[in-house]
Amino acid sequence: MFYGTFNHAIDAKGRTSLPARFREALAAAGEPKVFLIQAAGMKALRALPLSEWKKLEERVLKVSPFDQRGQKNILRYISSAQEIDLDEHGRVLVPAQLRSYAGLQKDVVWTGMGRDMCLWDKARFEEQQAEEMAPDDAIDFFQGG
Amino acid sequence: MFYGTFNHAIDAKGRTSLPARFREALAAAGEPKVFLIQAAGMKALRALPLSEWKKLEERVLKVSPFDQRGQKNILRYISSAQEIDLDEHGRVLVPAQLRSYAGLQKDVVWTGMGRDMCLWDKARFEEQQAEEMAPDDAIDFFQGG
DNA sequence: CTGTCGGTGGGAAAGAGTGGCAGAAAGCGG
DNA sequence: CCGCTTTCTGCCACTCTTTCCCACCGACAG
Repeated sequence: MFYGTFNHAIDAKGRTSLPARFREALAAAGEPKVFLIQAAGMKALRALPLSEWKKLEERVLKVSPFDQRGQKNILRYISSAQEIDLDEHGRVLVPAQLRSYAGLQKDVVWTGMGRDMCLWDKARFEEQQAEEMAPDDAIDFFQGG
Repeated sequence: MFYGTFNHAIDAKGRTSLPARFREALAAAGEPKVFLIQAAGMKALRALPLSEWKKLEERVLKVSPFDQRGQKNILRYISSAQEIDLDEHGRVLVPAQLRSYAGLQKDVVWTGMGRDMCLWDKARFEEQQAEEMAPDDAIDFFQGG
C-alpha cells in the first residue's frame, strides 16, 4: 500500500523523483511504471500502478460509444492519461499538459493514497491541508465498514 | 487501448500526424488505417480503427430502410465516413468536408478515447475541458461496474 | 570522517512532427 | 485529340522536442 507524504522538486523538463518508498512498493509488485491521470475533483494528478490501471481499462472498454456521460468521463480521465516509465533514477516525466492542469511549478508533494499515489503542487496541497474536516467524516472513516 | 492527449498542427492541405503512440497501437493490431467520422454530440471527429469500424458496419447493415431514426443516423455518421490510409510519416489526410465540420484550423488536438480516437480543433477542445464535471459522474465512472 | 543512498541538474543523441518540393494524375480548354 | 493547367499524393529534409545517459550535491549512517 502507498502511504506517507514527500516533498520533492520538479525540474524544467518536468521530471520529478518518485519517492523511494513508492518505488519499492512498485518494484515489489514487479511494475516499474505508473499511469498518470487527472485526479477527480481536485487539481492534482493521480499515479496508478499497473494493476489499478488495468481495472480502469476494463471499465473503459465496456463504455458504449453512445453513452454521453461515459464518453465525457473518458474524455476527461482517459484522454489525459499517460503511461510513464521510470528513468534509471526512479523519476517520472510529467507531460506538459498534466503539469499545467495540476499547476506544478517547482515544489511538488507526493502523497500515498492507499492503492495509488497523488502528485500535487505544494501550494495547492497546503491549501487542501488547511481545510477543516467535519469530525463526523473521520468517525465514519475509522469505524465504518 | 488509446489514451493520452497530443497537440499537433494541421497543414494547408489538411494533413496532420497521427500521434506516434496511436500509430504503435494501430500497428500492433496490424491495422495501418483509420476511419474518420463525425463525432456524436460534439463538434469533433472520431477516428476508428478497423475493428471498431466493422462493429459499426454490422450495426448499420441491420438497420431497416423504414427505420426513420436509423436512417437519419446513417445519413449523419455513415455518409460522412472516410477510410484514410496513413502516409509514410503516419499522417492522415482529413477531407475538406470533415475539416469544416470540426472547424479544424491550424492547431488540433488528438485524444485517445479507449477504443478509438478523437480529433479536435484546439480551441474547441479547450472549451470542452474548461467545463466542470459533476463529481457524481466521476464516481460512477471509477466505481461503477 | 567516509561511504552509500536518495535526489537534482545538465548535455548529447535519437526520434517525432512539420513544411515544402516535385512527380503523377485528372480536368479543362483549345 | 492533344496539350496545358491545376490539384493531389508521395517523398525528402529540416527543426524541435523528447529521451537517454552521466555527473554532482547533500544527507544520513556507520
